[in-house]
Amino acid sequence: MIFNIKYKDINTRARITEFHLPHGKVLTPVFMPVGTNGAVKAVKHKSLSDSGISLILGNTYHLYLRPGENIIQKAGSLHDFSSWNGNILTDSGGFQIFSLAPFRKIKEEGIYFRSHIDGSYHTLTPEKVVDLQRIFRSDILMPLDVCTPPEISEKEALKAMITTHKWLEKSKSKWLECRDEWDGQLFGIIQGNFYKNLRKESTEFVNQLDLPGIAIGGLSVGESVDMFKEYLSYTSEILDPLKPHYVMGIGTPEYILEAVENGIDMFDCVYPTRIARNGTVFTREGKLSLKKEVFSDQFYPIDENCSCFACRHYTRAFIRHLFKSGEILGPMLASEHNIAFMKNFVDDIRESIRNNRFTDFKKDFLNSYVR
RNA sequence: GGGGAGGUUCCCGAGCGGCCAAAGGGGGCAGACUGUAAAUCUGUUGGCUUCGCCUUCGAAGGUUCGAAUCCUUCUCUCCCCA
Repeated sequence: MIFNIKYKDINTRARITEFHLPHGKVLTPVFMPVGTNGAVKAVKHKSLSDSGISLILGNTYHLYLRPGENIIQKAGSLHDFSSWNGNILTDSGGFQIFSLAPFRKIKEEGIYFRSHIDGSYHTLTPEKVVDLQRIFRSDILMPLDVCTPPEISEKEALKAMITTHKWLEKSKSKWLECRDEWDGQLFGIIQGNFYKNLRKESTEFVNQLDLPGIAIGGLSVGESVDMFKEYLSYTSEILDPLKPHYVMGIGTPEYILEAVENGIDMFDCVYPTRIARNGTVFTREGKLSLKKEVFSDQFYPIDENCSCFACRHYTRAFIRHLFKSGEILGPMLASEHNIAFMKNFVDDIRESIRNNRFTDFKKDFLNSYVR
C-alpha cells in the first residue's frame, strides 16, 4: 500500500497522511462512519459521498451472521452488494466478542459463540475472519482480536494479549496466502489492556509484523477520560511512525483531537450516528439535544455554517418536531448532519496541521465547545 | 320518554371499604449513548416547610374508626328501545 506522510505538525505528533486503497485515496486524519451491516444507519450512500466520506466500516461478525458470506460472494463483493463505491474497512468481530460476552467462549483456536439473532452455534477463527473479509473484498481488513474491559487482572490481560498476538500471526499468514486475489490491506491490532508493560509489548509485537497499518484496540471500553488519554499517549508514542495509525472506537470531538495530537490518523465510532438517532447533534458550540423543549421555536438551522442537507433545508424547531413525532426523517437528518460535522471537523484539523497551528485549533475548539 | 353502561391524576386505562397520591400504557420533562444485539435505554411526572402534612378519583351530601371504592340526589357522556 502506498502510504505518504504529507505534513507533520511542528509542536505535536499530529500529521497529515495519504494512502491509496482499491476504492480511492484517503487523506488523514480521517473519521470513518460505522455501517455495521453495510449501511450507515439511517444514511444513504449518496449523503455520505456528498459529505466527502471516502471510507466506511462494515462488520465481519454481523455480516457473517446475516446475510452470510455466500450472499455477499454471489453479489460479487460487499461493495457490489451494498452499492457503495467508496472504501470499506471491515472490523473483525473482536469487539463483538467483547460486547456480546454472554454468548461466547474464547479458546486458543478461535471463538465459539451463539448467534445473537437465532441462538445458533458458530465458530470464528482468525483464518476464517480473514477469509470472510477476502470474500467481502474489504479494502482494509481487521484481524480477530480479544478486546478486554478495564479493571481485569494483569494475568487476564496478558492471556488476552497473547491470544491476540497468536491470532494476528495466523491472520497475517492467511492474508499473505490470498493477496493475489485482491488488494485489501490487513492492519494489526494492539491490545494489552491498561497495563503499560503489556501495551509496550503488544505495540512492539505489532510493529515488527510490518503490516500495512496499526490499530490501537482496547481503548474507549469504559475507562475514564484520563486513563484513555494516558494509554493513548503512551501507546501512540511507540508506534511505528511510518504506518497509518488507527484508534478503534472513538469518538467525540474531544477524543479525536486528543488522538490527532498523538499522531493518530484514523478513527471510527458509532457515537455520532447513534446520538443522532437519539436526537443529539454536534455543533461547534457543543452538543444539542434536539428533543429538549428549548428548541421548539428555534426557526433556524442546527448550525448556520454547516452546508449539509439538514442545515440547508430544515430548522431546529422542525427537526425537534420530527423527533417528538417519531418521524423517521428526524434521525436521518440528524445523522447526516453529524457525519457532515465530523467530516468538516477533520477537514479543519487537517487544514490547521498544514498551517502548523493545530495546537491553537485544538485550544480554540475546546474553548467554544461546551461540554 | 323507557332501559342499560359509564364519568379515576395531562390523555387512555386498572382499581371497587384500609397495604392508594392511586397498577400499566401514552404524552411531557430530564439524563445517558465512544471498533452498533441501540430510530435505544434510564430517571421523573399533584403540592409543600418531604421519615410528615395538605389537595386529588364528575358535583353535593350521607354511612363508616376509615371511602376512588357503599348510599342519596344532581350533572354529564355513550348504547338500545320509543
